[in-house]
Amino acid sequence: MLTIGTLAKKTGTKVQTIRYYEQIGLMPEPGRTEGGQRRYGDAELDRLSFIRHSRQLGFSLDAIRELLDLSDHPEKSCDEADAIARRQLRQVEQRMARLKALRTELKRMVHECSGGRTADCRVLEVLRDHSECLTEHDDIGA
Amino acid sequence: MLTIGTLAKKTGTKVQTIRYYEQIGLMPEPGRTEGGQRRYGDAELDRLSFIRHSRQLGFSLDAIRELLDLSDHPEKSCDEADAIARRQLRQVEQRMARLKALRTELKRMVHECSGGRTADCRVLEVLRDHSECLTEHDDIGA
DNA sequence: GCTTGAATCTACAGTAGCTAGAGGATGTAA
DNA sequence: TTACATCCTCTAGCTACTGTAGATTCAAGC
Repeated sequence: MLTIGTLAKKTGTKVQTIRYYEQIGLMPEPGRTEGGQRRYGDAELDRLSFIRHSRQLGFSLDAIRELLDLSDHPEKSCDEADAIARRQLRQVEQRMARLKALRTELKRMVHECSGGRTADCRVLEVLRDHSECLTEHDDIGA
Repeated sequence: MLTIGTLAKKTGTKVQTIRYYEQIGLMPEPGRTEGGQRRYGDAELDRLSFIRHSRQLGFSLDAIRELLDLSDHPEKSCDEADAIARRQLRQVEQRMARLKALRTELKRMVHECSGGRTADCRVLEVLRDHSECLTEHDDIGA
């Protein structure tokens, strides 16, 4: 039986985060000691590892909820899990493309900085001037 | 004189967002009509454009605050603005490297999916198994 | 001058995914 | 038994917005 702290260490999660996952129903309510402290078993360790690994791959908590549900029903078709993963892959690729454009513009800004007074600063000038900008108007999203 | 709605359209910002920027002190309190509606001039248009462009490049509101401050003092040295931009560039590069690793793993997951039952699903299996994972334990950050 | 309808106002709540702190109870080793 | 790390609940805070409710204002058309 693991305390919440041990579980936290084993999975690289903060204690608060585990309680948060319980609160939103992503982790089940565990057993308790007489004094009311949580005690976890291997099933919970596996589940939390799954969650954390998925988070590291950028899946949203909602997506993880779906994946966990699929994982709980081995007789279901694999298609859904595959679709979720593909969606995630598309998102990652979109973000990469976006970051690439940002990097280009940032590099341009930085390399052209003369090192003088801010009055002549290329960094600020580029930020002021939208016209030679590659990025679109909407969807700032991280 | 521009209404808040016109300013919003011109800069690709939501009206609420402009009011939010005012609330946190990023935009100045504008003049008002007798009835209490906000009216903006060109200075505000420029400032908001600067903010939005910076946001599109991924700068945090705090960083933008610094940049605006520098921009307001043309006699200051350019070094600081350059440092902020370089910091941002580093962040973008880190994120890209991270996304690249994620993409690799996601691709592996997706390509190996057999299309059968979830019991044999590679996607779920990979998420369950942390051992062959490239990503580190901490810093999930977007 | 009057009406209509779009735009604006304030204030507050909600989003994701946690994180931090207060103030008190519990568990365990010496 | 005592010390002290860890645990408990509850609440508030973070970033950067977004959405809603209900009331008011503005500008155009008649």
